[in-house]
Amino acid sequence: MDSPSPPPLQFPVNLNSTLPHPRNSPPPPPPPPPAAHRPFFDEMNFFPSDDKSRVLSASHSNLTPTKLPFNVNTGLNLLTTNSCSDQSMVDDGVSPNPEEKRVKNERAVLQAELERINSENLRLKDMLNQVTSNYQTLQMQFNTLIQTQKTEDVGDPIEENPDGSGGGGNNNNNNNTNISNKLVPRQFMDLGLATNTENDEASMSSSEGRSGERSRSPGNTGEVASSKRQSPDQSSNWGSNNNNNNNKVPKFSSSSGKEVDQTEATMRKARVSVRARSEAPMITDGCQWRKYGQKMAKGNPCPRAYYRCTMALGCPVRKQVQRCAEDKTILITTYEGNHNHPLPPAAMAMASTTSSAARMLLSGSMSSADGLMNSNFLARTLLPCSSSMATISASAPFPTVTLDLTQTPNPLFQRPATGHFPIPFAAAAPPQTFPQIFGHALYNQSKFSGLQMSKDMEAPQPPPPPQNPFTDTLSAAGAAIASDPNFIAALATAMTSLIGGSHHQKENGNGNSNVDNKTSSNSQQ
DNA sequence: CGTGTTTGACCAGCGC
DNA sequence: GCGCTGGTCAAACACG
Repeated sequence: MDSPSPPPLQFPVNLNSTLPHPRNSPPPPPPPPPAAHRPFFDEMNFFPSDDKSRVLSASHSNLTPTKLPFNVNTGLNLLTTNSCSDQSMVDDGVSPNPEEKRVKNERAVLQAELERINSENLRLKDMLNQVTSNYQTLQMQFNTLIQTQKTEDVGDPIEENPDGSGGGGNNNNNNNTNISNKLVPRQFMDLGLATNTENDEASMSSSEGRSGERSRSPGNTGEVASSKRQSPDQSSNWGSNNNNNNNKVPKFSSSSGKEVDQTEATMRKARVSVRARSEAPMITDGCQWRKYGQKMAKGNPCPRAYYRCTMALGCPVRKQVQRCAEDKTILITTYEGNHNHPLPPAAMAMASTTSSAARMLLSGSMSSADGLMNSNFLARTLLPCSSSMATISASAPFPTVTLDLTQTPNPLFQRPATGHFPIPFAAAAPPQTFPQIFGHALYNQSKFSGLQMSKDMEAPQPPPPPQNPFTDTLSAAGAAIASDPNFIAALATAMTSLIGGSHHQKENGNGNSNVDNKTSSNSQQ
């Protein structure tokens, strides 16, 4: 059953930049970043918060370095303005009036300061240019790689499928029911565009907003039902990534006219799983969760807890928390859905990370008519590495990205089960790489706490991936790359908080609201 | 008393 | 059609 897992395709993601410029880009988030949690940003946060948006937009549009320094100069201009009368200082070298002399001294000081700032400004400009050129280089490489993959994948759609049994249905179509050994490809293809999640939220909030309302009507079942079908193995994906997958993909018959609907439903189902070592019942993610269920999952002695976000009424985000069967110190938290409300800074990092990952998954899949290709694209874009910290689950009925934070210290835990493609945040890779993978989502993300999905209907957002061809995804990814510093920052923060959180959660009470504490205290078992 | 958790029951999809 | 499983509901319960 278990098809031999394909060689891990890995996303080299390096949180420790190897670029010439060690400094990371300024943090993105609208709200002032909690410096305490973001050591990464502090270093290079030269720009005021509102400048960041400019940085972002600049990066979206071919990142013109010249625009950035502009902001820096603003300050200088102010100084310059002040020293407009400097000439007078030069004019007469001596002033009989002590007061005047003092003023001149001050001016001299200011001028010196001005020069210093100017030079720094130049230095920053240089840095920016260098970063920009690096970015462009990477983007070119990325595009080249993509094109290469594209050609390859088109010719070899199901190459990932070891047993080839499913080869027949090489597209999304047909693969649905028979997916036992089919891998990633299929999964991706059925995914909808992340950016559209709006639909989900709308539907979910209406149907699930209040528990009482949960409709059992067919209409709703469509949505819910689609999520329901998880093969037993899937539990492994959620909980203990164990293995094998006989994945049964929920009915994604793309061949029918319902394709779109199902796609939407699937979109919602994109999941991001975070594995982290923690003795606490839950990892700190800054959100408020309410536990609505707990079950024993097959293949794992540890119960799986179900939580839904309670930070806003009708927020469709849910998460499952379960300890890894093989190593109970590992806590596996799987997120699903996108928040429909602003998030507190504390929640931003994780939310951004997960939603970005999910949306990247979705957008990647959607952007191409041939999901298989996309899957391969995603999988293969990852360069082979040794350690896997993130995986794209091919086995799960729903596309799942797994961020494995347990391997930071020592990579020993489960290699992604069959069907998982490891996405290592290899230290050797440039930081841009990760964003390339997950960046697409970022594009919209900045608009709302990083999680808010765009209301497509109301706001015609730039990248409507759903309809975009593959190339659009690429360009979107490119754009994302430009803005990726945010993503990196968010990711780094998330990881930092996670890693740190695993050690401190007990004291922190998860850093969440009391709800979390309560939840944690009771949720397990 | 309000809020959140627990837990048994229910539902739906899939395999046999 | 039955059984299994994942996911969710909702009444009962616990807690502050």
